[in-house]
Amino acid sequence: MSVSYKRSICWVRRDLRLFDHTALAEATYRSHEVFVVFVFDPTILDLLEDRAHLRVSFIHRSLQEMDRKLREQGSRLWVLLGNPATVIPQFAKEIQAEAVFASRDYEPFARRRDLTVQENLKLAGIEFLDFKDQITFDPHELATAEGNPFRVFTPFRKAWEKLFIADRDAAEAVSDLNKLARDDESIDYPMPSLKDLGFQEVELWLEPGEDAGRKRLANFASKLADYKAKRDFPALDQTSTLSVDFRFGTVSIREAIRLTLEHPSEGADSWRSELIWREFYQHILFHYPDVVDQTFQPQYRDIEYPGSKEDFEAWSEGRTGFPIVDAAMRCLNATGWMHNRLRMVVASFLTKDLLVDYRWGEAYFQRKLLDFDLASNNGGWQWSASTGADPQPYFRIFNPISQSAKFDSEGNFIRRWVPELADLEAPSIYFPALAAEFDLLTASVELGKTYPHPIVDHAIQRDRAIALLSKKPITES
DNA sequence: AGTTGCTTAGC
DNA sequence: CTAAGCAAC
Repeated sequence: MSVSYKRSICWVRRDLRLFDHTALAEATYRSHEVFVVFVFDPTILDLLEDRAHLRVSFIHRSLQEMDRKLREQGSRLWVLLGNPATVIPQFAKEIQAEAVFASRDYEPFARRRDLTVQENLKLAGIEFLDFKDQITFDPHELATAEGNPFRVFTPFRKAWEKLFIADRDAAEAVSDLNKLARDDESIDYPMPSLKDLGFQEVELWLEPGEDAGRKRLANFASKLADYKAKRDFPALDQTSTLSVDFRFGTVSIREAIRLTLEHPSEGADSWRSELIWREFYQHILFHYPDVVDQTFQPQYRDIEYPGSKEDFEAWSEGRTGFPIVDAAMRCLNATGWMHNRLRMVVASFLTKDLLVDYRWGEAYFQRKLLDFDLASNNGGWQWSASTGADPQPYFRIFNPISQSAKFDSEGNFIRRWVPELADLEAPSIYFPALAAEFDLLTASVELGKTYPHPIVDHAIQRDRAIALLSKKPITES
């Protein structure tokens, strides 16, 4: 029988939902009264340059929904402003809470923050309990036969599946909503507006909040069977777009895993494998937090990337002269989202064609992506740069033109985001620089005027990339 | 989660 | 001459 607390706090962070929430379920079972609390941390907010920030808007609107749903239960959400290391213990003392419940976070910054919060709570005799919520297995639950962390994806996935079949570890966490604290005017912390926080409301291309997220999941169920066959074609819009919900916890990862079991198919297996990639990178980040600043593979740590600021800017603004790259970057800039196939294409282009340090691209995605997640973003970029855990081999370089032909054969995705090329037919639209003069003329494309000349020669840059990355001996202590 | 260039089979 | 197969990057 677990300890019972009179009052406790469920501190939500990147788990912005009420359904299937492990920490909330645990809190309501082990306490008589639970206060659901969120903290806006100015030290994080101040780092964000863009005051019309997608993720801040998403969080804020998701919190408003949580507050509304909690009020339907006679409770509310308490939103604090300040350094969690100070305001969580302060609030806990104010309401005389005996414990703080939270979902475990695996990012280095979050781990340090939670340790400090835990220490400060301890000084006041308050417990801090964190629970596995955002991944299926915690980093210590999966290890190689030698007891080391997995560094290669396929053995990781096999171990994950084996343990999953043994444990069926995706049960729904049910909360006892009767235990939610009554809305009490004497403990008033009004929800700050976006303006109070120094931000503007932003139009989001997808609806924030738990209800919208679970609707996305339900809609995706009908696409699951075809996922394997269709996922790679950006113009088809057949991916789940649930990365956003896993980032903010508006959908439970367990609910997603359960969906793949309820609708078994090759597509379901393929999508679950993508979810396991996500967990793989969470584990990598936990076990090797240095990947935040440096390459996972030690032989690439002192590489000097010759790429220029000018080329990086052309890439980021979508004017490289390679239509699939430009379409993808303009889509990112306009919506805060990019199809996974295109994330690989543009990352390969930046690191292998432009020979720019992958960290520049990683930082750019961090700024722009609505679904930005440190573990997945770093993992994806290091995969593309060939510097990561189980990376793309350095000699396996995407050709942006053949990627267009394979995955956007009609050119429809390009047409959607690079309207100045809309009248070009495939295959000319893959690479106008090599299109027949007549085709360009009839499509009113003037290279260097209406659409840029290619900023590099792929064949030459490919050789340079292989030369740059093959020099180093592959030795490890 | 690829691309390239060379070899060879088939017409 | 083209397509398919294969090794190397």
